[in-house]
Amino acid sequence: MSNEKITPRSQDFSAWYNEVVQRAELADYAPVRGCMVIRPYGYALWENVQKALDTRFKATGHKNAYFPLFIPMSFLQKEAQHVEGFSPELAVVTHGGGEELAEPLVVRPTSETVIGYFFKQWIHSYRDLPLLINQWANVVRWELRTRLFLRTMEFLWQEGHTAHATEQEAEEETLRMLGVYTDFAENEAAMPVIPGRKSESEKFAGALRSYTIEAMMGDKRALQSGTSHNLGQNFAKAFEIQYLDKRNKLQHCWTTSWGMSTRIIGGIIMTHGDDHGLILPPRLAPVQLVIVPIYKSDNVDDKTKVMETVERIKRGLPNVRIEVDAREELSPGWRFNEWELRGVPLRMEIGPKDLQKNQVVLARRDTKEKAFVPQEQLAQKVPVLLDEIQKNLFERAKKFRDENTFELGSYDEFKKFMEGEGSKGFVRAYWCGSRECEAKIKEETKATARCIPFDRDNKPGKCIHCGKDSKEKVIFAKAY
RNA sequence: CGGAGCGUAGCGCAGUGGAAGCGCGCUUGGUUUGGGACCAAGAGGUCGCCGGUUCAAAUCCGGCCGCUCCGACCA
Repeated sequence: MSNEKITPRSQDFSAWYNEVVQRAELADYAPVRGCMVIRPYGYALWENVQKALDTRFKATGHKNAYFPLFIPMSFLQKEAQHVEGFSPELAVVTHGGGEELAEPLVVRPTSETVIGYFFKQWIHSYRDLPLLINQWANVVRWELRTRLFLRTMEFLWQEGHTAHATEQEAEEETLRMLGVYTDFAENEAAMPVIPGRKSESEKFAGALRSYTIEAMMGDKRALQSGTSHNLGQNFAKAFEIQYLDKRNKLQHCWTTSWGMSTRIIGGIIMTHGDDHGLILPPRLAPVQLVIVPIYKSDNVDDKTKVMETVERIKRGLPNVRIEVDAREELSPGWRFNEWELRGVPLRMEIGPKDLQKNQVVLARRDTKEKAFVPQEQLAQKVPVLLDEIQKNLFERAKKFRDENTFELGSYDEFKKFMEGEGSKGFVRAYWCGSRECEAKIKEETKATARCIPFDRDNKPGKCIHCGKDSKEKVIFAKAY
């Protein structure tokens, strides 16, 4: 581990991100280009993400299952838009057991097709509906430009797949799960997000409508943090997912799919981190409180007393994820810096001086404030502080986003705003809805229509690009 | 996949044709410990890979691979 300071965010956000990911031991580069190793600390974070999401999926009636990694190429080809959208990024297996395969196998880029195949077999009657399935899996998309967590060729995610009797039920499900993502992002990851609908050109390949939650990162770029799709009857028709309704009439189902991936970890890093490194939201942090005992190792008396107190404090906080860093070969200062780099929300320092006063030092990672706290108050105070940190992270990220979201009067202003390498933030602007205007804006400014937010005034206006009447206000931004 | 930059010890780097180095980290011993401690002795390298030029290549030439950034494409 290098002793050097990390690159400041303001100097080079990308370099900062890469250094934080590796030095906080979240992930490493794999020998294969574009792939990554998720290290134990990063994986523990992912496991907490999984727990928080999985609980919500179960609470909304979904059941977990697992579908195969390999999908026959012909499955992908059954839905025209789907194959068109995904074919450039498919990994295809052509050989197995030393023989060329009769039909190439696709390594799943997503599982709509193979799950559709099974939905056809499992659904016969309206009584089988709704069918609510989720799977936790890895998927592969052949990416040309990769970044740890944000875009890797293989990534971990969950993909929900559901089938419904009516369009309305499918739409409700699609929005319900977007709501789950919003709730997760804001209340667990402390990431304020803008839920909304994707434009036609940004929607999922094969979907009727796509919804997204968009978040603003520390460099003011947008990150698509979760998506939910109403697939209409496209996949139901391609895979003949049909049911007999109450009047004994054969109907195609309406299906949905929705996903959140390890990319969210990148989002957490880029939303909260600072020049000292990572800052993890307490609810997801693998370690919520790190205790750094301080003593001279040759003073056995001090050492014993400090460690006894540490153990007692630990026992008094059974619901807090605690790590005790008693490495004697490292100075306290070194350990402070290390756990700050790794984003632990709360640090406790405890040494001989504290023992005399029956206190400890508590240091918050988010504000860097230090305070003396009587030991008998810890059981009450630590959970409160963790909640406060959780809340503060959300509030300050929200403030940052709102302060960097603008409404601009003219396209000239818009163009000027988007000029240059970096991003200056989000722009809320009217857009007529045409593919041409969207493409032009992208071409001329590098900004894309991130989403059409649900939360918007419905006053009509004029398209920022062509000036035509428009009802829809859109978030434009440069995105990851 | 196009443009640019970079590949030398775990990390950061120096080394422009003639003995592979520095700082940090690592190991051992000792002294230390409230914001990245100190002393001493050690370990650690096919200089990204392959080929070429040369008496001699980390260094020059060609090809390839990887990483980073910028574009085109995407969770």
